[in-house]
Amino acid sequence: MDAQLKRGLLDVCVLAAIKKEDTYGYQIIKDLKPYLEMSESTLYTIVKRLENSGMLTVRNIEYDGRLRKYYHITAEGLRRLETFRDEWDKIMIIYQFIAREDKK
Amino acid sequence: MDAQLKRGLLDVCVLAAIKKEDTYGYQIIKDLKPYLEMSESTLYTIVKRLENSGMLTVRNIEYDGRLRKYYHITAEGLRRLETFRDEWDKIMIIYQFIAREDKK
DNA sequence: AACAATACTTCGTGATACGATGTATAGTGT
DNA sequence: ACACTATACATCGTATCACGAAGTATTGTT
Repeated sequence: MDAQLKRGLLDVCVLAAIKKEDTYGYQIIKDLKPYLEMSESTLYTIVKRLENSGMLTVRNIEYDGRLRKYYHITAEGLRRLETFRDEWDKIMIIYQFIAREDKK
Repeated sequence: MDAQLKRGLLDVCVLAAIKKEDTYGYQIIKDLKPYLEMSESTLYTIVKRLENSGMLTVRNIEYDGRLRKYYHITAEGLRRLETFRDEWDKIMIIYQFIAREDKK
């Protein structure tokens, strides 16, 4: 998929993935795979950014000898998802403009 | 509008703007204004990039003492627009995922 | 005479996705 | 026993990119 087009979706995809239930990095990547693929380095930079901006909180959990960082969406994060939905109307209008068939 | 979300649309918006008829930079910005705003520096970097990748061709025209660079979309540019349309299905599926209401 | 509009250009910067690489453990195959 | 794959997170460097700022030059307006 087009790299630029992905950009605006990555953050919100991660938020949407943790919205249903608290989950961890590796799992998020697998859950999102059917929709869009992202590398580990990308995912971890994103969650770090989302944490810094208060969209999610992190909890360290020891699972089977391995560390897991469980992410939990905040009220701020939920608002971010709502904003995204609201903005989608504008996106669709732009899409209509791009995809229109001009009858000359 | 969200900066990241814009990114994937800018290139194709410019292509869509010149698709109907050959036009020039300043005019493109005005035509796109109802859909999305972009600065001149942004527009000119984009057309330069589109030119380098063979999506459009440029023609210098002297108009009323002022220089105008008219842009013309190429077959490659038209294909780019088709690809974008094709990719939109994937985008919509991702949107559905993000905007879905999870009934727990 | 000053300012806004038209029209294009160049420079520097900050944001960002991602490949490459690394650490560490558990499980599977041969 | 050894190799490999999967799980899980971390860090570094790089390339791409949008955009503000500032500049050049002409025409039209106040």
